[in-house]
Amino acid sequence: MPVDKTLLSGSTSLLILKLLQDGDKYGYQMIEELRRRSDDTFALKAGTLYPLLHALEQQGFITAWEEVSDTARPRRYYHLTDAGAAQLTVKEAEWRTYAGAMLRVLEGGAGLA
Amino acid sequence: MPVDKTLLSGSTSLLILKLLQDGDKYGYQMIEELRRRSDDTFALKAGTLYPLLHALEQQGFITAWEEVSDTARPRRYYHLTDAGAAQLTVKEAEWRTYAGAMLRVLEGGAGLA
DNA sequence: TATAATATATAGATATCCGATATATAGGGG
DNA sequence: CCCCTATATATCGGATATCTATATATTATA
Repeated sequence: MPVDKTLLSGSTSLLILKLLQDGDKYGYQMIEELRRRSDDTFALKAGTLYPLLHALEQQGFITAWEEVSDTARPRRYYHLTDAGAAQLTVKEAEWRTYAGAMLRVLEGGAGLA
Repeated sequence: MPVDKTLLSGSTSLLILKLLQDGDKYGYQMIEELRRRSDDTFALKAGTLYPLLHALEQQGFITAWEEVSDTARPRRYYHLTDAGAAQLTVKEAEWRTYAGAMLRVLEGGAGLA
């Protein structure tokens, strides 16, 4: 089941970069895979994803290439750049820091010095 | 060190409710305690906290009482209501669902069926 | 032939948080 | 004595991120 969407704020780009670590993917595919991998917790909307992909491309974290086919409408595949991989490392560490601090507040009572 | 502030989006009210679970607190105190408990990861700003406290009060999740003192300026203490405690349970479960899904995406590779 | 699924795109609305600013008091340093 | 910092609360405007709605186009299904 999906959670409060605002929880995803800031971590969406991390999720996208992470997906691309496993290989080139196109937008629609990312939405599907994200939903599958997260057991329907992440239901990323197209209106969120595509602008985000354009932004990541402009920042140099991903590059795009077009796949033309006779049987389907063209797909824009995205590829993780070296800069994107570096950004992924940073963002992932940042998220783990955040989640760790969150858990400390949730678990830890008042007095831990 | 603080993390990307957008990561906190949506979880701030959870943090506040959680702090009040340990007893009544006033705004400034929450900022300090949150910073301490999270090892400076959460640096909640006054401009974020006070409007949020008013909203939580309006929603019936917390109530406020004034502490008048001769030696210091008055403090507004906040108290967690039963509805607030229930909301805390919901929000905490929601966050754990989110974090769990996030970890599955980060850890789990592509093929997990 | 109509409907759903695939596939990408953009504009407008909404939510959340921060920065700046304001007010007020107490205490320490110059 | 005055200024600066810390304590303490408050509000407004702006930035950012996401969603909703809408648009377009193709393929598969009913």
